[in-house]
Amino acid sequence: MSVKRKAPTLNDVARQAGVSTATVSRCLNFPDQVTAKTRETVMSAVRKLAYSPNFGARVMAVNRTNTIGAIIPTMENAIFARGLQAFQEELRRHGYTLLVASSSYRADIEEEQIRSMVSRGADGLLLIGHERDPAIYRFLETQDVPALVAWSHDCTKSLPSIGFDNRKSMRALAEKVIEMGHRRMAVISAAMKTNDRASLRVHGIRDAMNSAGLDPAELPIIETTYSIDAGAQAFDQLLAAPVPPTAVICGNDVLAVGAIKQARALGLDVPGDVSVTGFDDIELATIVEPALTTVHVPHRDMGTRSASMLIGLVEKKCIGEAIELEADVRLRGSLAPPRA
Amino acid sequence: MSVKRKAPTLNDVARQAGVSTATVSRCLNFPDQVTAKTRETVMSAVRKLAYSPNFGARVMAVNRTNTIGAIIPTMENAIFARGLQAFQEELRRHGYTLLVASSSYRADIEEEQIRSMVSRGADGLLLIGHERDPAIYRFLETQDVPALVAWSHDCTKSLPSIGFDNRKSMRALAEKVIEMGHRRMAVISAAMKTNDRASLRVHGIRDAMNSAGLDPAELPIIETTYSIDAGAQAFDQLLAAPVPPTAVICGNDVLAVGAIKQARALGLDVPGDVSVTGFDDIELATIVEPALTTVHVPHRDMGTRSASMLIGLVEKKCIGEAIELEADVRLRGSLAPPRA
DNA sequence: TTGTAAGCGTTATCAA
DNA sequence: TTGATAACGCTTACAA
Repeated sequence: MSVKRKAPTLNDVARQAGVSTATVSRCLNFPDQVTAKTRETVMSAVRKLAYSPNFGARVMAVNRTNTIGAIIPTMENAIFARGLQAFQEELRRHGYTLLVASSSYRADIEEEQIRSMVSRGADGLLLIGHERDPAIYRFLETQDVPALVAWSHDCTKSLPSIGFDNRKSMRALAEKVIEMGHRRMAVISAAMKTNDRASLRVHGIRDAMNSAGLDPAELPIIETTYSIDAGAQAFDQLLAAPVPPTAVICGNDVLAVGAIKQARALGLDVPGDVSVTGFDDIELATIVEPALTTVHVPHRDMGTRSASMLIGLVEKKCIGEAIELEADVRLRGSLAPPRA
Repeated sequence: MSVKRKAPTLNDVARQAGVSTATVSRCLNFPDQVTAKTRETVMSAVRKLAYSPNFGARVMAVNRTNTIGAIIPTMENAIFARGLQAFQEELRRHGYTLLVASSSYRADIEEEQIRSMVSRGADGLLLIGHERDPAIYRFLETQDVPALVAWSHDCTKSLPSIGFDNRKSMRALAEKVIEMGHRRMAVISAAMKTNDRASLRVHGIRDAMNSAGLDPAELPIIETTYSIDAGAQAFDQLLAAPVPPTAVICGNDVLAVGAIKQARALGLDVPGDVSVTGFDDIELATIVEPALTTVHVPHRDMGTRSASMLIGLVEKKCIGEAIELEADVRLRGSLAPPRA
């Protein structure tokens, strides 16, 4: 029987206060356009009725929500947490509210969520990575909702973005690995079809191999989901090869931690028996033993600057550009030269 | 200067398709109330214009959003991540969308976000912990927006809730610690004033001390923020005491990991020189060396059941009750008897 | 099956 | 300073 008791409206407040709805509205939005006396009457009516404005109605009237939507692939691990936190803080400073949705790395869910956010009147959108159906970009275009891509820098794409060059950074890391003397490497990556960060990182590894005279075709790659367990399982599989790798390069820290965990379970010493590297430099990286050699991503900086830029786009105060941040290699205990 | 190009409306679609807005609306919401032919015309117009319904307008018309809001204290660490993921999955299964906001453990921000979510038409709200200004509960009451409290069970509160008894669980853990022979314990907790989970957990420790004939007044407690660094710092401080504790009980796993990290830095052996315990049993707990003795919280179960119950409340298909889940102690390497 | 038109709760323009 | 009133874009009786 769903007896939805109606919440008080502007009208109720107006009646209660003996003024017009216009006055109440002004009182709420531009308090100084109203006499102190009326203001008091109105405010006490507001309190008495516990009035709360209807967002939908306001949006319809002003066509502006002061809301930014962010759609991230996952909340389950910390990959995006710190950056998002900084993003939110900066938005708040500018009077914007952040709404977050997570797509579980699924393109269909992400698309649904993009539409949902737009439909809900998000003034702008933060998206992760460039890879998605072009139709969705056209959609955003038509809806005139600016979107900013983060966590990835790619100057060939037209969308404004702020991130680092996944390929270049991973290449730098792979070069270190090779420099140390490793020749038999293997990779644990996220699915590369749908995740441009993942595929760019693998490309970076191949780049490094090429310029070191190694054959990228011989690089074993396991694609899996981003989870510690998945990383552990993949590691197990790689090490079971007839000629196991001396270094396992992981697509991110979560996978790398899984790899280290599994190494421990197999009684292997890291980095004595096998080196392991990650990507992201999340908190986990320095907690695990040995600490992870990884690529440090400027999470907070990226979050803060994404917020400023997106706000600029929303308020048409700046044009979208592709900004590249530096992501540098952090050498830690998990990487060492292979045993002679 | 801010030339906000208008997004296409139902009207535009109707005109494009040569039908009335009512028909378009029906076509979108009840496709089978419309001839196949009209449906096609309309749909192609929809596609052509890249039409996306205006959520605010729809909400105003039907007074229902199929949206659930969740306000969590933090996204920075994994405490709520897994539970929230399960929560979201269950909501999706029932056709609801989840919107998340994070309050950074600040009551004022949380209140702002509650109002914002309500204002945006959230059909129901998921909140963490019972402790907040009673006014906000009255507000939710007036607005007729059901709220469910999770991560905490307290049958003295009237609000529907689904969680575990923080006090009882922590008491069980503290009893284990005492059983092992520890007499000099210390606590690292989150701020207890504003966080009922934190204060209940400390109460649990005191309960255990009382029934073991120890004086709770002698228990050193450091209150700090939930972060690894904060945990490390607090640990440092505790161990600097003239008579340092043999066991440090932490309010959650994140603090405990910080403690272990700092122990390592101080050259102390865990659990040889000092035992450390956590609470939550997040992934981190089994990654750190030694693995954390902690209280296992049924994250996913809690998330899933919260979703069902909240949907039930929203659809007035069930009444709110306070459900208690079990959170049990997991003994791992970080806890051992004190040195003789 | 389709169209007409009222109403949802705001804001903003214009008069008073 | 205040009050009428017309939008805003959608759903849904009710009529055709």
